[in-house]
Amino acid sequence: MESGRARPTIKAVAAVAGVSTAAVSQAFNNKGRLSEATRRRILDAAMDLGWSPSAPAAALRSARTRTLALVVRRPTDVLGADPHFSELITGIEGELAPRGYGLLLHLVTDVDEESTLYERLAAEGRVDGAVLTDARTDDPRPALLTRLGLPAVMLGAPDPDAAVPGVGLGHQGAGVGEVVDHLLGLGHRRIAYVAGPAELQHTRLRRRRFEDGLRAAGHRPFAVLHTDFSEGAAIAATEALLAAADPPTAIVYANDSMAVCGIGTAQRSGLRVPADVSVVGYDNLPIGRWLHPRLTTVDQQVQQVGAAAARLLLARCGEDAGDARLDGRPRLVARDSTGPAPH
Amino acid sequence: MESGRARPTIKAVAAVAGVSTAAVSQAFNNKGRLSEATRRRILDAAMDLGWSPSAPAAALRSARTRTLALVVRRPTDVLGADPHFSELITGIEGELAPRGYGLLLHLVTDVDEESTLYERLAAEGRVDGAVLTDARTDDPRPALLTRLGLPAVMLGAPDPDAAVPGVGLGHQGAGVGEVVDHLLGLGHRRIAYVAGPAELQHTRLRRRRFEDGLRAAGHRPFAVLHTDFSEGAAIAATEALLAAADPPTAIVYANDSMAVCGIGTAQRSGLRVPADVSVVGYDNLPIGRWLHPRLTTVDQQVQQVGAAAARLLLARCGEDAGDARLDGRPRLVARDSTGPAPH
DNA sequence: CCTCCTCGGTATATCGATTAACCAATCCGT
DNA sequence: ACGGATTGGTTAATCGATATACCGAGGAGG
Repeated sequence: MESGRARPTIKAVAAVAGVSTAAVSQAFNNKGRLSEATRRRILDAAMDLGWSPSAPAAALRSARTRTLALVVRRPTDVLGADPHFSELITGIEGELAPRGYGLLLHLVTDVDEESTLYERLAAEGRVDGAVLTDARTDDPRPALLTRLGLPAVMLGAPDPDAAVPGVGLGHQGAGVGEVVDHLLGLGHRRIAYVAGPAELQHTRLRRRRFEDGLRAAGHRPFAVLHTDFSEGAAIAATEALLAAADPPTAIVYANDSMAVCGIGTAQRSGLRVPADVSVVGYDNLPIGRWLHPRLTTVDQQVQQVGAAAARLLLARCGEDAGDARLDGRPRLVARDSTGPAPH
Repeated sequence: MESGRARPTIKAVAAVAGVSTAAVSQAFNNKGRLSEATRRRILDAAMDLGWSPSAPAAALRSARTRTLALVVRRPTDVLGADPHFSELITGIEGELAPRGYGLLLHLVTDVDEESTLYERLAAEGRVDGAVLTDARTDDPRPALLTRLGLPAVMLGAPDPDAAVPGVGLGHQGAGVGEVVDHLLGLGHRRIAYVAGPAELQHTRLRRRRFEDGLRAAGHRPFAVLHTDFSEGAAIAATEALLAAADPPTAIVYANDSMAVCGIGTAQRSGLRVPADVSVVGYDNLPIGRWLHPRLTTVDQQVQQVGAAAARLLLARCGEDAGDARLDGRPRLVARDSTGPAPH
């Protein structure tokens, strides 16, 4: 009951190619000095045998696993980061795959669990680096990761003197400026903002952009409400806003999921979107395109951010990863959930 | 510029505990025979030093990586599997984490890429097993994986004589029966089904359930349309159905994303949901709860399926993984997008 | 013609655990 | 009190690659 022949080792390849195992290793790692002819011969032999270097063996000897970690905090019942998730991974994987790197994914529920997880990953030498998501204010993770000697990048505003470089969201909230202009241009003056949890960094950034944008045009926010990204909070915030004596004509939400809740809530209370109230989201989830009305939102190009983060992290792991720069910035996607202000 | 002391090895722990390295290994793997006292002493020493066994070293020697692979096919621009994704991973991770297993995630675009990826993962010895998603008709992967000697489980109908056991969807489509009964009970008689791509296994299963359910009650499907899960196809199918001389009063979609498209399409053409046409989805995506109208759908409990798949795979990897049985079955979640048939 | 360098490789120690084989005490039944 | 288990460990080989040090053969330079 042999389940196929045992996997070939580097020795078999060396034998077939008529060289030493060291030569085989060098051929695969582009190190040492080999003539082009023998390099070819070795590669062909390996191909014939279907051999690839054993990842554990290589990792043990070279102390490099060619694996990166992505830890996602997934608090129960939250409308937040989840959908990014898939796009983010797409962006990251797009950079890892061609270089033969793997992505080790972990889910945790809170920040303590996340920390002990990093400690274990580092102690076990399972990964070469980590992508940190959801930058918080006073985030403990950069210090932890540097203590552990694990290269990392943070998805969030690059903080010049942070222990860990940030990626992509330096212009975070930039799209919110466009949103404000868009709404002002449509004649809206009473504009409310439904924000996320205060401890998330992007919450602060977007909120400030919102307030600054209005102020620059000589207006003031109708209101700014914080939520925990839960369905209930989104609905409650929307109801509170709409119940005001002189309710807002436009509501901007910190993400698309809450915006969808908001549209549903408005519609259920008999209002038309956008005739009575305009709604704007943030994230550009695919679903926004299929809704009625189609959701106006901000595309923050998570996929590119993920790719840039991966490139930066690879570079920090000593890989030659091209340009770590991020191309693209958040941009308004105007669709049907926004329209001229009533009256 | 020392970035902390080098990581401790098993030798250091052995020295501190005053035993041999073999004893340390045994203490961590619950093998061999050690007195409870020394076991404690070793564990304490390890804790003090912050030591965990090096994953690469352990993997090399024991030929077990304690890592499983999940490969997700992510065709561009598809409304399909994506959202499962996050829930599926949650379910899998919930079983892996407590056992110290990791999940290696890869994204591919087509089935060939997926195959060569498995070959590389096997050749490199990077994983102990794999979770296969999206069972297809005449799926080449079970044969491939067995040839590679890589344990695997398939998310899909358990096929008794398949090379790879299936998980969770033996009752796949079971929820569709409930859907049909629900709609019939509401007085609908002209019921259409918008299916997924024919090459996916669950498409066939659900379609059959749909047709059988109607037939059992003495009715016939209004129509069954196949799509490729794209937005365009979902919209086109919906428009075609609604343009019929005597259009259906209810449309059942193979997933929630298409159902949302369908609702949007119907609403844009001036129809009310559910007053003029009822809509049913499949998946129970969170978003369905926030929409207006709230989406009637089928909860197939992807998370439990993921967990069961993980348990089964762990068992096939020689782990003691408890019961691989799946608790829970797909169930109808009746909400507001379905209502009494018009007239 | 001798020396020195470069080219193209090879021999071997090593990464850090696991595991099979082995062994010294202690225990137990008769 | 003695032979055979049992307990509680140890010794040493090994997993499969990588990397450092080394080495022989030509070629160049003087």
